[in-house]
Amino acid sequence: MHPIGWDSFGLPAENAAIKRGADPRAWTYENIAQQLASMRRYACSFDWDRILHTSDPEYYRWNQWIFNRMHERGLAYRKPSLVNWCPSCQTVLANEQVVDGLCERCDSVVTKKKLTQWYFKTTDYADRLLDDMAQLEGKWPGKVLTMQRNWIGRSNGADVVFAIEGRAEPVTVYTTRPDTLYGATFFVVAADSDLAAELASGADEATQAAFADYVEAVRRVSEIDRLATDRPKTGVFLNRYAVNPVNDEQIPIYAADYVLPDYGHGAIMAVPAHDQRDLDFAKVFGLPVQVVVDVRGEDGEPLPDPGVTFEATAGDGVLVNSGPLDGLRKAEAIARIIEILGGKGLGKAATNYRLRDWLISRQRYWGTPIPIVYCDTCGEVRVPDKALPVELPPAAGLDMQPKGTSPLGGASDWVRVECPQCGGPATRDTDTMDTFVDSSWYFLRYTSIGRDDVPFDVAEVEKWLPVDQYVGGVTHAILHLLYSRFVTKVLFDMGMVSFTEPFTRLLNQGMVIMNGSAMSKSRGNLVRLSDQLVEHGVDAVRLTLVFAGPPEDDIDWADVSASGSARFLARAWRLSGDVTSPVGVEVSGGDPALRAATHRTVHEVAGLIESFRFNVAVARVMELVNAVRKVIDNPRPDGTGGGGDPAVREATEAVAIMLSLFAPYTAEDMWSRLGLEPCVSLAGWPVVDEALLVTETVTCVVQVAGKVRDRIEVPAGIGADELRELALARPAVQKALGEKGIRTVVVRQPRLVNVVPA
RNA sequence: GCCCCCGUAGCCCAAUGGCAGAGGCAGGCGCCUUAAAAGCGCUCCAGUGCGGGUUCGAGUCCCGCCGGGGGUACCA
Repeated sequence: MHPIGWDSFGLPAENAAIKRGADPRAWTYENIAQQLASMRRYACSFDWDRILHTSDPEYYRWNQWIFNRMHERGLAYRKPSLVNWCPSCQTVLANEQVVDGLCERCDSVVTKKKLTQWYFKTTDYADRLLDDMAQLEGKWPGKVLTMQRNWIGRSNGADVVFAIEGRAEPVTVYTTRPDTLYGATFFVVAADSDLAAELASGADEATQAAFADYVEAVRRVSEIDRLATDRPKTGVFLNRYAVNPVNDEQIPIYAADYVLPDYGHGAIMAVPAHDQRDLDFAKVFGLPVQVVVDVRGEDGEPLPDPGVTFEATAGDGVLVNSGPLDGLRKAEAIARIIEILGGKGLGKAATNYRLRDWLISRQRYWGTPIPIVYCDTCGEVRVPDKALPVELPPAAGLDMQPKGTSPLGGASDWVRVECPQCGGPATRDTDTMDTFVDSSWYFLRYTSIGRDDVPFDVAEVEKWLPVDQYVGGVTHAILHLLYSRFVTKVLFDMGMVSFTEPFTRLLNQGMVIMNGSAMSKSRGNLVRLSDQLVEHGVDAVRLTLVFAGPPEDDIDWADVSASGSARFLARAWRLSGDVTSPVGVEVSGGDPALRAATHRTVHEVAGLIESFRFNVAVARVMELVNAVRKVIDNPRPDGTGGGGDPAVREATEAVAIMLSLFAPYTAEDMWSRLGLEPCVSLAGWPVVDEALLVTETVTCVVQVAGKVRDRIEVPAGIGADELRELALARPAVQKALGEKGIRTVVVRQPRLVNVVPA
């Protein structure tokens, strides 16, 4: 199955439509029609009966259906949170869509906004998303696996409970280094957390004012600046104290922006001696540095005091100044302190993740409506499955300009509905779903195009999936691939699919670039493939793309030659006109060398194609074409060779079949000129005669001290002893050895002998 | 800063630890042609980024550099 579809909802389509004053729907489908025509020109062999567009109501109703299932399971929920906001797109973004502090789509600087939004609970699946990657090891690019692992960012440590002076409730912090608890000299809460605000409100007026100023300053810092690690540490003392649970020491509480509100508990114990960030902060505020781990350098000498050097010692070592932990190494100390704290109810082992829940609401028009209505009496109510799809209202009459709230809010007739539960007045959710929801399960839908009773036929999915070979750009290393893996696992838990990973093997294909950089309209370095097509033909362009290099590499169009490809195709094509033997001629009498070359090539090319080494496969076919040409042009007196040699027909037919994968038009024409029918694409792969793969004699290289001194033609099945004797008897070997004796002789029959002199 | 990948001929790229070159592009010479193009034939071109190590033998494995690309970076 080789289906094709359009992930046709989303911002690019909507923004382009707004720019042109067009209806996003009309604009999108016109573009799809153009792209489809273009794909057909390129002779893409998709299964044109399995097409889908994610912006079709027949498709997106099932997004809503999946949303409902998530909602039933508590995997879709709303919460107020500080979210990523793109001021240009005027919508929220998922964490994954913020790249270096910039909007993934438009490169605007992302800001923060407190909003109540819909989330999918990806964090519930963090462990499985991480651990199931074992199935993908060796089948996905290691790079992608590493990126996903880092993104999920699991860390092991402990929760530790600190009492707060003047506050009834203690505060829990997460740390990966509970062993350094005795070295905690201050306490930091995230400046933009509720906890910080509360702690500040209990302080004196001057502190409150200072805190308010600081929070305001933090808000103004853009996401880009906040991410700069070399930024000096800032913060404000809250004039409050926490109590270290192991020694009852009072430590001052600061609010700072280097602690994040939504990781761990939004508060930390600061151990400046053994954490560089804490040390940087301590330096700015003149806070004490207490060494509790004796960390040694490579030379075994103790590393210098961090309090002096301001270089934190973060490594392993023996605990000191730490009461019951003294003398233990890091790992032992961690286990021991967790035990001690656990006994007092003041701490326990804990795991944390960098991964956040998936924010799926978007304040935009061109997407899947969220199937929820809000009722004054019933609250948040799911639109029943039988009432799906909740179709998008027509764009006509709506204000499509991004303004921070969904354009759907303007469709008053659409917004006002009856509550599905009580029949009372209710309003629809006016946000639409992130388009990554659309693409997170589309591969399942391909098995069941046209079904209007289920999102997909479970039996068909069982038959076809998981996807054997997925191909996509590395740009989706985290986004699409993580979301698809998540949704697949949810569907697995629902009993709808029997596998936990959607894509068995993954290939990251490269891009076509020009003169070293990505092509772009603004740079004006666009290679117009349509022009190339007119100039050299579809087959030549296709062949150029596969021959240029390994598929995962970028292709610099400046480095390759479509005219060279065209020339090769013409050379191959001419062979078919030079074959004079009839269809079905008995090949056994043909030129044996050419026959061997043909079968060897067919055999090798098959393996190369299966391992995606198309560039090498093409080179092998070129080689064979050259060999056939030689035989055709050199008829021999004994009647072999020339266009009438049956081996020439056999080879040329094989060339046509092999080329049909890359250059279908040329191959079909060759096939027809060879008198064959109906067409090469139905011909099937040539059967390899194993007997022709074995060669009778091979060239054995004879080395003396690793240097090639001679070559011998030997039978392929020659024995080691016989070959050794043969090699040692060679005059060239004797000459190279001279007076020296022989230390040892390495024999790798039948191809190599290496004589090692004494 | 940390992690990963890659450095082979003028260029793109091949080479289960075993003859560094399969294929192509570009260049040169020749044949064909009235001429040119196309085609055909021949040919030039590197010792594999640098320095060590392992091995009978290293482009390939290991260590350290240099260069290029990518990922990631206050996640406690």
